[in-house]
Amino acid sequence: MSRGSGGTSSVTMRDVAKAAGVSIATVSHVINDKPGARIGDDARRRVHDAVAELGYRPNALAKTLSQGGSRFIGLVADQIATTPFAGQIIHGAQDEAWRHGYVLLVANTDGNADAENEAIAMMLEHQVRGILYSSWYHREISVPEQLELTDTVLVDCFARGSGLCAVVPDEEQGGRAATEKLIAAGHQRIAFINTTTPSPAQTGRLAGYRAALDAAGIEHDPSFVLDASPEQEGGYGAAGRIVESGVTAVFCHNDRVAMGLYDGLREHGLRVPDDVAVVGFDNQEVIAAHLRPPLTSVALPHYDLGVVGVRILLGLDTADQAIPTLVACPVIQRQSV
Amino acid sequence: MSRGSGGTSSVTMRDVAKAAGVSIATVSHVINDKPGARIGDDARRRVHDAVAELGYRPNALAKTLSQGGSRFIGLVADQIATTPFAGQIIHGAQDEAWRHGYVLLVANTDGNADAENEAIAMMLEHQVRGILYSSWYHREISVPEQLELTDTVLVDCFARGSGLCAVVPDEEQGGRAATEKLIAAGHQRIAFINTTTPSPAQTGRLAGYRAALDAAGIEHDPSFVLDASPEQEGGYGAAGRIVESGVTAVFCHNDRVAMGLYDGLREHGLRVPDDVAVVGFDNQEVIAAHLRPPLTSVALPHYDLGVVGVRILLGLDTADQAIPTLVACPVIQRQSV
DNA sequence: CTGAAAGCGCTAACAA
DNA sequence: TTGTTAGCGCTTTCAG
Repeated sequence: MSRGSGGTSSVTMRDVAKAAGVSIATVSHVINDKPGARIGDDARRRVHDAVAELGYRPNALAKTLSQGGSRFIGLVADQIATTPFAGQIIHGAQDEAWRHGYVLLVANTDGNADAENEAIAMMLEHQVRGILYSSWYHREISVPEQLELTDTVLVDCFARGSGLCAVVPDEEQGGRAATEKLIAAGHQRIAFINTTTPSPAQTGRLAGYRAALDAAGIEHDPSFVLDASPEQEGGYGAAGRIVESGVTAVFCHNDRVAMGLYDGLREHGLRVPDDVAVVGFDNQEVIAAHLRPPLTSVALPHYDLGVVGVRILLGLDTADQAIPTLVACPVIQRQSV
Repeated sequence: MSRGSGGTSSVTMRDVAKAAGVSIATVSHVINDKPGARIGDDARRRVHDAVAELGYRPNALAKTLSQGGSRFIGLVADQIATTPFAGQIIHGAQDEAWRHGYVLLVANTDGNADAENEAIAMMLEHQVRGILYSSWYHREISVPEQLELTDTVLVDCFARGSGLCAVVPDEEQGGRAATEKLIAAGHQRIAFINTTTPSPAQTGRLAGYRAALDAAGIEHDPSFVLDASPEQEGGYGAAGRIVESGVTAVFCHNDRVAMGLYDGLREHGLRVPDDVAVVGFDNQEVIAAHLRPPLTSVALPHYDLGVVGVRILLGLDTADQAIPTLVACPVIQRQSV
């Protein structure tokens, strides 16, 4: 701790007014640089001096109370601890909110409905301008009722028919970009290890894979599309089938699968990227950047999801309530292709 | 968005009072269950009914204004995006804050001094009860001046002579626990791959390693302590030296090093844990849980750092200002030992 | 048991 | 150009 004034910064506008020998209204005017009010240079200077001397700091809460609308934006997240993903959403949301004079109120709910309701209630009581409701992975959710009580935008999740705007990653474009990267490197026999978990990622990335193949005039070989659990184990287990299939490149549903695949491939005596090129998805730094060779991967735009979420909430960007707003997933090039 | 009342929830205490046919003070009393005030059962019920019917929601900001101290705790973080670590600090801080009726105001500064000052200023203006100043990895920092203006506790960092309380992981205990785990498994020839980066982790974990050896009466072999860059590459590069040293177990400075070591060991034809046992540090889920075999690792208690930080800030726990409060690092057992 | 009134720190007309 | 005044929504004495 420290000298801690403990909260209320004690020195108020009235103190400043007194010290500067002006009225409290004048202080308000010069502090906020009110356009309408013309203040004498002299008074203005005295106020500034007093502010500096007293260490005056406006009370944002009081300001909010008298002005009406608050400067808070609530962000409720189901998971902020497990992965860096949610952290990036917070980061993006916070940066953008800040840029517009807003402050983030964060709540973690662990996916627990009670915590969620409590969190939303608390935000409502703090008069948030609106709420960003986020998930740490892209999926369809059902919206807590309370959310209807304020402006809400869904981040990295969506709820059909809820009438709420949603911002999600463009899985299809990402899958397509990954595949195109492989095609551009000269590959024609390209496998896709998809996840066994039903999700927008599952269908979207597959669609993107197919679209890229179509666009390049490459025939689909259904045996090139495998399913595996979306983890290291899945990728490792798929290695045998990959080798048999005779492909020269594989697009993995995510980086963890790619990591497992690396291991499996190595055991089969194959080298990346010489024998088989690999592209991952998620761009999990800790994995992708440090595998040998470093893994080319498609990044999920979590930071941007946060940014766009705030922009939509604030009405800075317009969004369709019927269909989620898509944010592009960029390819991060490393050495596995 | 939605039906969005857009912020001010419009229905106020006065409305409730009117609807219930009582005075505004009475409403306040029943809503807050004020002990001193005895309210007639009848009036009480009418108020509750009115609240329910009107969907009244107290305005936390107004309450704060009139009561004095606010219910905010500020958390300024240098990085919330890069790793899950900061996310866990936020999570722990949020849970504990919540438990005591506080709400977290989060700001990310990217280590940028301007952003930092702006963040702190904003928090001060919001009358935060205090500020948690956190780093995403354990280190000594210099404290921004502004922090002196309020109660502050340092989380996962410290500043000697600042007079501020700090909460950090107990690196030494962690290093010791890791080594003991290896000793308990019957190992005597135990290497430690330390980082080349000066830090509390570097000295603390080494001290713990030595302490464990001492306690077990195992002689130190200086050649068993290696240095490597704290990443996969470092661990991979150290494999050769490990093999030559003839140790049967190695404690790695972190999980990434262990991951690299796994690869190097495999290339030398050695298997984990049969030929050499490995323990990591950091317990980075995405790595540790999914290597083959899964890696036993020491966890950094980020969640608890957040919790304890809040407790100290709120005066629930007492802490020494001179020396950082240590939080234990638990061993997470998997299959690499 | 309940209500009237003052005040938290600030803003915003409206006077002067 | 500046000061007065009335709130913002709520808590809190202090009367009735």
